[in-house]
Amino acid sequence: MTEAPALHRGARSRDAILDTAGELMSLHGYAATSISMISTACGLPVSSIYWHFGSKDGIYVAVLERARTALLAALPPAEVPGADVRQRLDTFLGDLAGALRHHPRGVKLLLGLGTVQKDASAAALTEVRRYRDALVAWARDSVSSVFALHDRPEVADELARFTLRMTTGTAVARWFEPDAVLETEPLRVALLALAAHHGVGVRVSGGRGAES
Amino acid sequence: MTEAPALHRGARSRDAILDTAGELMSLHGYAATSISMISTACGLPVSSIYWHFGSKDGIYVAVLERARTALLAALPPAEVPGADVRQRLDTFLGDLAGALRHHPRGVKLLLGLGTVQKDASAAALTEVRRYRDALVAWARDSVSSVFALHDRPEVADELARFTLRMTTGTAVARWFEPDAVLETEPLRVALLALAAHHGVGVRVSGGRGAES
DNA sequence: GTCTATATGATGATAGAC
DNA sequence: GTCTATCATCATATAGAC
Repeated sequence: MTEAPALHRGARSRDAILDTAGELMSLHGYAATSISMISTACGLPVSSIYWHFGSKDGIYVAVLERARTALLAALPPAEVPGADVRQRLDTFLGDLAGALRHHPRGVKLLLGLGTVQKDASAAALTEVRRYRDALVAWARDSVSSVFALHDRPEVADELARFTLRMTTGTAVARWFEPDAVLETEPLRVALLALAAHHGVGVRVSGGRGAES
Repeated sequence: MTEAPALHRGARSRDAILDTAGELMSLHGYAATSISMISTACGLPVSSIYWHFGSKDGIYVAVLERARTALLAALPPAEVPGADVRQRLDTFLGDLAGALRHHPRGVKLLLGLGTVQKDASAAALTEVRRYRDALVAWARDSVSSVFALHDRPEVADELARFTLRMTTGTAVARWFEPDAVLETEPLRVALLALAAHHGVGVRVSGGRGAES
């Protein structure tokens, strides 16, 4: 058991460090998470952590990168399946709520670490932004697919921003009331109304037209 | 000039410390803001800071308390004036956007410090929660006034949650894109649609009925 | 109330044996 | 790759003159 090949030992240790570092940092924030906290929490000595990541900043970047790839892998494809708008919208919102529910750390990492402007360096800021941009792009593509907005990019942008901000707000609400969830029902109503407001037809059964 | 009465000197120093502490903490977060940073930024020695607030936690609580009262004073009264729903809604959203625009620190303090679960102690957590509760109550009362929902508290709660989460999401978006604003237009459309969805009539001119 | 000076501990980071 | 031992620095917090 303890005689596992060294190569595997290294990879497993790296993963263990990232696991506990991600958990602690998403809980306490970057600055409040010390290397020794990570060390005692994951059992590996401080110097091993430094051997793997070089610096605290390096841990942070690695944690973010991993959270990003994990969340993006968990998100449903941007090409939302479904016959009509309402069907696709339900699928999209359900998947979004599910991702938020099952990956609370991912979002909280972005949020709790968004305050990192002093400690973290260029590489970390780049990684934070990359994470954020990936989410924005995914939301835009998904919304565009749901409402068939390929020829109305500005409408897709607005709906995506709207959705993403509501999701972010919910993630924040969650650290005050841990059982808060993304309320898909109001969001569904709102998005349909917004689409209609921009003249994007929905009319599947007794649908009402646009406003202006 | 330097001979101002000692009593005034003390109060002014207290304010100066709170000013810079609030700014630094909203920028870097609680943990990343050190006493010496505050000291050099506001010119007063470390021991003066301790004389006024006793501990770092004490500074934090005072900063939060001050941000709360400042924000609540800046928020418009919960009894929104206006003849009809649309008029009141416009007033409400305009005021909300204005408060968010002019008091970015207030919200960011709540957010950037929401990660404070390890360092800050009971008093600080209480103050954070008090801050948050005040915002929630204000939003609920305002929305209730706008849509005349005094007999539909659960609808008022939902609309208030919706509004507040969108506002929070926007505040977060702001530390990625500093020029992000609360988009009142989509929010207006969404809230009207949500109200209608719950059977709350708006119909002022060509209004459409509820969905179900 | 404000200052200088300082105690005590924790932090990020490294050296070097194995 | 992992360990023990250690350094220099910075943190919070205090003492005591003025």
